[in-house]
Amino acid sequence: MSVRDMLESVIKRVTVFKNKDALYPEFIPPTLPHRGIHIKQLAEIFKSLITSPGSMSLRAMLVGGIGVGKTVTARVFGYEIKHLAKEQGLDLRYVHINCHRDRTLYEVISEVIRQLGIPIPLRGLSPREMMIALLSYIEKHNIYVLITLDEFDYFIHTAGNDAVYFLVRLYDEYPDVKKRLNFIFIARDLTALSTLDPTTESYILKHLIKFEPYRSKELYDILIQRRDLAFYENTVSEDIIKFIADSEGIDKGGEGNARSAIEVLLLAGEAAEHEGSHIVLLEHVRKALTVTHPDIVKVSDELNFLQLHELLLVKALIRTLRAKGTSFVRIGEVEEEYRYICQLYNIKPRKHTQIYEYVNNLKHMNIINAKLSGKGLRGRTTLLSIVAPLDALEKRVDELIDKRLTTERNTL
DNA sequence: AGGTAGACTCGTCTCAAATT
DNA sequence: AATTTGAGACGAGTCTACCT
Repeated sequence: MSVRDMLESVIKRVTVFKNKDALYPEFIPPTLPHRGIHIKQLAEIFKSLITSPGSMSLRAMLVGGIGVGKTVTARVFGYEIKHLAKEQGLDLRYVHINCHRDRTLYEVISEVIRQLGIPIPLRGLSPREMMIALLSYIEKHNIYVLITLDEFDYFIHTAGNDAVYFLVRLYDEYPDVKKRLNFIFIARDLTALSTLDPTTESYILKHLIKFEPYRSKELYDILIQRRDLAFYENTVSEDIIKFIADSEGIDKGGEGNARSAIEVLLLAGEAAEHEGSHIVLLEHVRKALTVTHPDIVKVSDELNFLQLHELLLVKALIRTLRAKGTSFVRIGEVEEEYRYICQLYNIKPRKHTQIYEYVNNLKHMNIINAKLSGKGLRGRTTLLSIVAPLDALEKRVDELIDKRLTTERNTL
């Protein structure tokens, strides 16, 4: 293949992406599925910012794990309230600071000033002096500011108690001045706060909003939204989205992390593109999952400890999954395939009860996923799936089956 | 450890009666 | 005539008790 050919093949390659940006972590979606209450709570806390601006300095604390929508909620809220204020003739600015990057008091304040575009020299002033300059500037120009301190834990750690105290109790010294700075703090958990002195802590915790990990149903809605934004129509089916949502949802054993769910969708799309496929297939998702969740690789280790019949069952599951091309297959189908495979190997198949035991075992070892059928299926059944890439897994399973069979013959 | 039988449970499916 | 509703059929795991 000539260089030219290679270039062409890359350029002309079919793409499934309409707008990849919608899958990057920085992307701010137009709406926030399942975060409505949090926005409402924020609105409740900050409403006097609009109704009686300057009467008090408002603060809220957002707490939750990774990828549960804290940052994006703050951003969207900031954007909206800024525009709402504007309609009221109020100059309210929103500033988002990532304390992971700016983790000292000096860095935070200068970043605030920079983002506001205020002409204050950033060098040669102490944080305190900068703050005073900032306050007098916004007083002069009648500006209000909502500052989000994202990853506040870092700030607490490196900047320490005094810095937090300074920020939080800023207005204590000047009770009569208009309160123009308002804060949203974002942290993963509240442990970092315990290093603060109790009064400062209670000051911050006045308004606490908790973010719970996403359930798979919620992730589904989020992923559908992103899919519609990022992919061409009919390139990613609902089944695919469901599969990702189920493997990441907190209620299905995942982490409830939307960020990684979206990343899986991105990587799956890239895998499809890489293979020149015009649609995203389950196999692409499985590949993506192994990249984002290296612990899946661990699964292949655990295979070593399985008994022969469990291996055969895994193989049966792999084959039915592949034959069906769906994310889940019914236990009955797998059992049938299992019996067929046993026949091939000339082994006596185990009966139903035992199969059921195996399935439970495999489930507990996290080698396969199992869930009870809900709506849409006649009767009650257990649906089985595998997260790991099928091809690689089957190869491994085959090896192990052969090994078991030979050792068994030798012992006989 | 593996198997059998049978009762149990749940949720969909079907179809017809009831309702609008 | 069209839609809604609900009882019972039915499918398919699940559980239990007991056997080999």
